[in-house]
This record gives sequence, C-alpha cells and structure tokens, in this order.
Amino acid sequence: MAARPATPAAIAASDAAGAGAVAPARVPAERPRGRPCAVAAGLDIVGDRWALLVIRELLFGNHRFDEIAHYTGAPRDRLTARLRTLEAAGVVIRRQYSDRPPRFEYHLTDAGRDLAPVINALRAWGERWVVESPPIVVRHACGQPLETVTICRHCGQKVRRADLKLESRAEGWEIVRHPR
Amino acid sequence: MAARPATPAAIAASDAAGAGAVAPARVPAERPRGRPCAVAAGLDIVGDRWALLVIRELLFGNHRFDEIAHYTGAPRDRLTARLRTLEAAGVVIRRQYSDRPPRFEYHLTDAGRDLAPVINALRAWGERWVVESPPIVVRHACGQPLETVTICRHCGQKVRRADLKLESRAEGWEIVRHPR
DNA sequence: GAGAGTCGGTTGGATATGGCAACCTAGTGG
DNA sequence: CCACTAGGTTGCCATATCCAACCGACTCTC
Repeated sequence: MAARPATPAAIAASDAAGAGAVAPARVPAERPRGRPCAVAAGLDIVGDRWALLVIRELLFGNHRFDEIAHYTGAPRDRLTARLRTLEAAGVVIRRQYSDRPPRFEYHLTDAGRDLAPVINALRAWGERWVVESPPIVVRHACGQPLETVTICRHCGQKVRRADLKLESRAEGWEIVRHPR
Repeated sequence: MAARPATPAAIAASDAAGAGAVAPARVPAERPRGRPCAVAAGLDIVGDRWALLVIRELLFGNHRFDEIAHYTGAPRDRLTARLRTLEAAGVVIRRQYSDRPPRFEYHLTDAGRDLAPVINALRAWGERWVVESPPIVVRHACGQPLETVTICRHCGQKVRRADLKLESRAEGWEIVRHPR
C-alpha cells in the first residue's frame, strides 16, 4: 500500500514547520477524548463543513481556486485554510501551473480520490432522505442511473448490518454494552 | 438554533404509505450558495464534528446520553444541541423510558440506520489512510474482516470512477469543465 | 435519614471559527 | 493608462464551540 501521509502526527509536524503563514488550522493534534476509531480519525481530516465539498469539486474536474470557491460556496479565506490542511493531510496537492504570475491548481492524491466512496454514500443518502429530486444524476457505464450496493469482498455477499461483528481492540472502549 | 423544519422527519412518517415515493422534502433553505447537490444537503444535516460519531455510537448500541457523551467525547452541551438537530432532521428519535425520574434514550430512525454505509466508507478510508492499525475490527458473517466493494445495482459491475457519467440538472451549475 | 451516586441535561464565560467585503500583488490585453 | 484575472490576505464582527460547574429529581446504601 502506498505511503500514508495523513497521520495526525505528520500533520502536526508539517504544521509546526510553519510552511504557510495561514490559519493556525484545526489540526487534530490529539483526540484525547472519545473512542479511538478510524471514523473519528477520518473526520478529523474531512469532517468539517467544506472539506468534502472541495473534494467533490476536485472529483468533478474543477481544480482552480476560484472554481472551487464558486462551486462549493465556501468563503475564500476558509477555502484557503481548508486547502492547506487537506494538503498537509496528504489529500490534495498544490501544483503550480504558471510561474509568472504564480498560479496554482489543486489535485487529489490517491488518498483523496479514495474518498469518492464516502461522497457517493453521502450522495445516496442525501438523495434518498433529504432532497426532493437529485440535482445531479450519476450514471454508470451501463447507462442506468447509478445505484450502489455494498458487498463484502471476501464472500461477495451484500453487507447487512445484522451480519457484522464488531470487536474493539482498545481497552476500556468496549462496544455494545447494552444491545437494546 | 434554528430548528430545521421537519424535513426528512415527514419522510420517515410517510414512508409506510408512500410506496416508492420520495421526499416531500425541500432542499435546505439555508445554503444559498454553492452547487445544489445531495452531498451538500446531506452535509447540512450530518456534516458537523459530532453527528456521525453520535450515529456511530447508536449503531454500536449505546443509546443513552451519558454513554454517547463518553464514547464520542462530545461536550455535553454540544451533544444536546446535536441530538436536537438530528431529531428535527428525522435521523434519531428521543424515547422516554422512565417517567420518574424522566429518562430518555436515543434511537436511530430508518434514515439514521441508512447512514451506516457512509460511516463504513469513512471507516475504510480512515483505516487505509490515517490510522496505524484499526482500533475496531469489523467482521462480516463470513468470518473475514470486512472489506467492502461498491457495485452498481443494475449491472453488478464494480463501480470505477472512470465509468461514471455526471449530469447536472441545475442550470448554471455545469460539471466538469476541464476533466484534467 | 444522611450522603453518595445516576441521569439528562443548563448555565456562564473564554476562545475559536466562520462569514463577508475590501484589499493586494503580479501579471495580461487593449 | 485602464480594466480585468487569479489567488489569495486582512479586518471586523457574529456565531459556534469548549469546558467546568451546577442543578433537579430521583435511587441506593449504610
């Protein structure tokens, strides 16, 4: 598996190095509270108001600051800060495409592209439970509107909640104490 | 907090009657900017720092205020506020299980349970790109650690990004101007 | 019947973050 | 010279968030 640049430690380190003069950033540093969990760790990176929308636009093929600002609706200063933290987390890379004047584009790394399933799951949920009619239609190669099913890679069966067994490896953070 | 006008709450209620009928919902009034999009609409409901962690715990079987506060690490006042907005959005319901003293539990609605794929996708991403070793192991019924694949329901093929065709139905919000 | 503990919150105050418009720099085009 | 573009930065203010402390209505234990 590829490099894993996104550990909170790495972020904290690169932030301390003081590369940019921007936003003191909400770097995770520590999450002393709460269950240790990959979900929480992921949310530390993409769990704010704009991050996933930025990544949506990058997946759509909009790579420039003004495009992203326009299509997400994020305030420009927030966008600047978020792009920096996403870069520090290894989710996007900033690429200069013009020397003079200096101009930049933002692209997804492998880690960033790998967020597509998260966004698709969220889109599916939003379409089902929130919006009236989908403002964006995603079609699969087969020509039909995309409807996704999640299956287990090992056995090929559809994943149902009842079929999952959870096991906590963190002491003091047991799961399901009262399975009500 | 401006109570979110019972958008999806109505859906859950009318779900029984409404066959395949979708959402008498209206797109959240309060996102005047940015591309209209089910992802953004979803994030308006579960896109803050704590919402998905709360839902994670409810999926784990922890239904009481103190449990949720402890396992998520959310400050109690934030938790109160988030539970209220999630309730207003129809994602959780608040259930009294004791009259005297008054005591309450929080449970997921169908809409809330339907967020499991989002959380699983996020867990997969976090395990791959953020954490060193998964603090929680999810096993499928087949006995193997769960690894998920997303497939298209129509054709059964694995969904790859290159196979997706996007089509915006919102005027002025076209997609992919430079598919770089 | 005194004291401690449980549960589901509120309250107050400090701090961090977000939103907005205006501004800046270094160019290009006319 | 002027207008315009891209990619931000700055200042100001409003709101959200964090945290610890507190509270009310019980129950449990001694």
